[in-house]
Amino acid sequence: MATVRDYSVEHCSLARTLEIVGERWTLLIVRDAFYGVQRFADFVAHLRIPRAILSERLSLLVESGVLAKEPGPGRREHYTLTDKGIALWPALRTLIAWGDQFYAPNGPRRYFLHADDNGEVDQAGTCLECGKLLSARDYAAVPGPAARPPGPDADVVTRTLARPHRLLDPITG
Amino acid sequence: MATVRDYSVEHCSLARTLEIVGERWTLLIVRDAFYGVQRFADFVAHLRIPRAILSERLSLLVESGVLAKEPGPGRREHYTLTDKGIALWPALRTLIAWGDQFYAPNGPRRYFLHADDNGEVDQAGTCLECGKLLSARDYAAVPGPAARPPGPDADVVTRTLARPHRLLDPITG
DNA sequence: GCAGTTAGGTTCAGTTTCTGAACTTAGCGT
DNA sequence: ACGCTAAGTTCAGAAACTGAACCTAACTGC
Repeated sequence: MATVRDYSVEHCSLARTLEIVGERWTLLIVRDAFYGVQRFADFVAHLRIPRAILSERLSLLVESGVLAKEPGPGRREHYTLTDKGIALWPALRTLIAWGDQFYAPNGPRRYFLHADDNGEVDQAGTCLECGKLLSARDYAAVPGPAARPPGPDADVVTRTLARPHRLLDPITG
Repeated sequence: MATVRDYSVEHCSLARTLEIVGERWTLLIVRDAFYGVQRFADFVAHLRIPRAILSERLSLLVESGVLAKEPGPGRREHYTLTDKGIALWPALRTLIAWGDQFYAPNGPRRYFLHADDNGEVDQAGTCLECGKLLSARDYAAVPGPAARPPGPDADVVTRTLARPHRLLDPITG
């Protein structure tokens, strides 16, 4: 276990990337980490991912330097994105944008805007309002037209994201 | 078969995207399609992917509108990217860029430059040489510093990519 | 027009991976 | 010490992947 899956295809950079983040669930975990999810139980509750899989994926992500595992009080360790993990934001954003383009007829359920001025951000990561070049921490996830109000028994993450939330701001369960 | 895997996680656009292109091999197939691979046998030879998997993934990609299956002479059908498929280029490019950044200490094995003037291209897709905003068809895949010369028994795709090759230009086996 | 070749699959048995539920373990508050 | 909680581990059944062998519909050469 904890071995990385191997596309023997003469290692191009895409195969390398997919060996790290290409397995089922992995990119969703990373996305949740951008939302600010840090704790095991919160990943489980939000993604409804089997605990065994989450455990294995988190280990792989830590091992490959995308996440860091930091001890908390007691067993409450938390997982946070490293710089290498944060560097995945452009890739995540373009994948999300493709889904928005083709699978969100009523508009996206979530916008990613410049947290400071609510400006839209172009593909290069430049805020159309203020012209600044943004990094992941400058974005806010904001409910879009297709967002649905969270049910009464929704998990913390869903409830937190029902209102604008700056990326990488910890969501505490 | 041909059912799409389901992340029941309240369908955000990333989950939707991953349901289409998130399975093992799928993005490598799409990348090869950008290189100009169109035929079943060429995908098999270049990716060394099991034929059963390739068959299933191609069906899924056609079904979801990323590829189109076009009849050729006899059984030589070819698969080509649709506009929806071509729209995946920015996502593919950012994923490749991440791999280049962290897993290519001696430089990438492949650059993606503006085919007309060999200019580098920024994250937004603007050529730094001529300033034009490029689409996938304007790029050329060019061997980088870490490229290795193809062996004598290399497949057509590897041999074709050993010299600059414009994206989406068909590679004929 | 028939035999051989080629391309694009399908089938199948063995292996790996995923899933969901139940169980374990370590620290914390009282 | 007692139970609670958070973070895993274990396990059996289901699904997906793998590699090799097989199949079949066009073409090709004769």
